Amino acid sequence: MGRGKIEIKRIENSSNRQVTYSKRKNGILKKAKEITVLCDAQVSLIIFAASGKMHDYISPSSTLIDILERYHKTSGKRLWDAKHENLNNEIERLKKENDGMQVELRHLKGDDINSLNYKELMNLEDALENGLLTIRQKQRELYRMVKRNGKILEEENRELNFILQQQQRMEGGREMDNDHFDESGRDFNSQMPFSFRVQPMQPNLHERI
Amino acid sequence: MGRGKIEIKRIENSSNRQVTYSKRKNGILKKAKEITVLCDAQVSLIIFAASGKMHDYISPSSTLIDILERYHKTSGKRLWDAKHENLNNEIERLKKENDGMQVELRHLKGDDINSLNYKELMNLEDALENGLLTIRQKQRELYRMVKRNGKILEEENRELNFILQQQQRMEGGREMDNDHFDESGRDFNSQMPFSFRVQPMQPNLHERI
DNA sequence: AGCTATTAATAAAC
DNA sequence: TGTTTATTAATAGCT
Repeated sequence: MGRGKIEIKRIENSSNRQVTYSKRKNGILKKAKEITVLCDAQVSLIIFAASGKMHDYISPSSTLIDILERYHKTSGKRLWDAKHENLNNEIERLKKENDGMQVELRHLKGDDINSLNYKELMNLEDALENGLLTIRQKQRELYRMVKRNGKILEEENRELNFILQQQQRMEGGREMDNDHFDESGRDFNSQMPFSFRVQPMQPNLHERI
Repeated sequence: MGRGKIEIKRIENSSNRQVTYSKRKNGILKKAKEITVLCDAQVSLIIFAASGKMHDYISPSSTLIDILERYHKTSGKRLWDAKHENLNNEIERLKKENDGMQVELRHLKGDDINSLNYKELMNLEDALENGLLTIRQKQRELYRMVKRNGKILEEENRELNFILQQQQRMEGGREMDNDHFDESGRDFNSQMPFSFRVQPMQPNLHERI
């Protein structure tokens, strides 16, 4: 029904396909409305374009849920039962996983260990010792970082004091403009050994102390 | 599109209505199939006649459940009942609980502790030390039980040897019947101090060693 | 159920 | 995306 007959097979030309989709989608929606009115029918029509866009029509005398309920009763086909079962299975799985971890956690904290045999106790001990080792190592590492940070701050302080002294000395002698001040700062840096220069603080270190 | 134009309003003549329903229903189903093939669309079409008879078409590349799922996501409209939602909430809750415990477990085992601050590391250390203490205490307890069990077995052995010796001595003198043997056993028990009598072994102890 | 006059839908072109 | 138009497809009323 157009300028030419077309075969019912996928339209290869993408833009033609899109145009045809749009027209026919409107056509079907119209037909669905018409049969609803003309014949007291109840229609649920959901169309997804390949693009993902959705269009739907549900007869106004009803709701999609009602129609699906009737569909369920009439066809006997399971709709949400299957989904339902899946959800229940998922819950069971998660609960088991939960219980297992809970037991493991309690064991690691020394609770509920009466039922464990000697070998299991030894394994637990090993795990705990390992954890302790790693954590104490991390603590030492953090401590070193804190200490280093302290040193850096100390040096920074010393430098700032030095600059301040110089500035005060100069201000005592004559009025100073910004250019002179900046140069004196540069001079200071170039005179100091590298390790004494102001270093950027360890980023984010403050969050972890 | 027929011998005469018709208004789009309920067809009052019942048999006409039924005929029209049948014809248009076929028409819509055909259109649904066509748009599916022509345009890569996904269609779910469910039609109920006033009589209750149902007809449906679902694009073969999909299932009704899939389409409803997409409908749910796209439109945001709730299809699943409250129960369904409760299940989903339960799953979310369990997943969160799971994740939390998983993190805690990993921390206790010394994994993924880079993000922890000093206080958290100290707490972890305390927990691990506590666990270790409790577990080592339990190990000592078990060891003591094993040792005590050994002692009991030793004593049991001694008693049995004693009985055996008595029996052999009697057999060396004369033929003996069961009554005499039983009496001699009782005699032995009544002569021994209470703590030396055969005690039942620690129940289930063997399973825990 | 078929038939067919007629209307409705739509493919191609703009 | 919207309109137009030639053509095909759907179908209302009849048998």
